[in-house]
Amino acid sequence: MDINRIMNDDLAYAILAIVSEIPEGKVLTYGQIAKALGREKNARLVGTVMSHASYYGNYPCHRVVNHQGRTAPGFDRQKELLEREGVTFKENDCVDLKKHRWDEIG
DNA sequence: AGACTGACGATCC
DNA sequence: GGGATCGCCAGTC
Repeated sequence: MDINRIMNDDLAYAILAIVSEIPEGKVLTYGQIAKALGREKNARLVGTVMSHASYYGNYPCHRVVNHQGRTAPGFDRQKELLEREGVTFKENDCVDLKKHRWDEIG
């Protein structure tokens, strides 16, 4: 990606590498990914990269939610995609992280 | 250089 | 447990 490069490519690919390893029916939080990268305080950067993930290819970015289990704005299909994988939501449209959070990183 | 922004997270009500 | 607030940090203007 040339001018499409929004931010540091290495960071983006490191993030996407993790995202691509999330198994079906599981979700990760931005913070978990940031921590796995040794950048625990950079969760927002993870989110920024995700928002431009399409620049880098097709990744299961729908399996990434925030620490509340809330889905991403401007990505309404996310809930539908997750439900299709068997992920359950609570009444408040939050993923049930108790059951679906993937904690086998690294 | 400095202020503003955001697919976030921890804390504090 | 959910909303309000503050802290973070790279990118953008």
